[in-house]
Amino acid sequence: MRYWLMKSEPDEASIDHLAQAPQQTLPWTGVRNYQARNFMRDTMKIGDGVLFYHSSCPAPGIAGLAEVASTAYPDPTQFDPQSPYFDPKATQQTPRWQLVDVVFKQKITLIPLATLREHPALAHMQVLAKGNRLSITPVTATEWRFITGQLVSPA
DNA sequence: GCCAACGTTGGC
DNA sequence: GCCAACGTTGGC
Repeated sequence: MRYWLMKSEPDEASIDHLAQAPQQTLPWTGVRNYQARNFMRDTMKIGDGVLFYHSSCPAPGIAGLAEVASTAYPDPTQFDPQSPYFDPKATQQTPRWQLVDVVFKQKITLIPLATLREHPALAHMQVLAKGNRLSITPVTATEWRFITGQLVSPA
């Protein structure tokens, strides 16, 4: 059982979109970074905890809780010429990009990025590291317990 | 819109 | 394999 922080631009896929999706589940499309892909492909397991983070928006921060809901499978958008995530170098036989499904657990009162930075217990969170741009980062069990125990309140 | 930081590409 | 140039991320 591991824990993750997954960034999403709320314009594209917010915690509300996830809550309203069929089965409250969405495929995590569009990851085009090898490190993030490898986390999904090699390390994620069904049931892993997910901090759902809103990025590139007026109020960045953790907006909800979710769970990994599938093992990895090829991201269909890589094959779709109409998709912004189309990858001409990917083929059905040799896909490049993988994704997992994510299922909604809970919407919470936004924990702003600035609040995360305030807490010494979270000083080493990978997502807070200077220059971090990874859209999927591991969260330690200690960080998870601190956040869900001390910072989470229902929306 | 700015810009720091990072990942990827491609020439050599 | 090196590394400069370029594109992207993401907070502010």
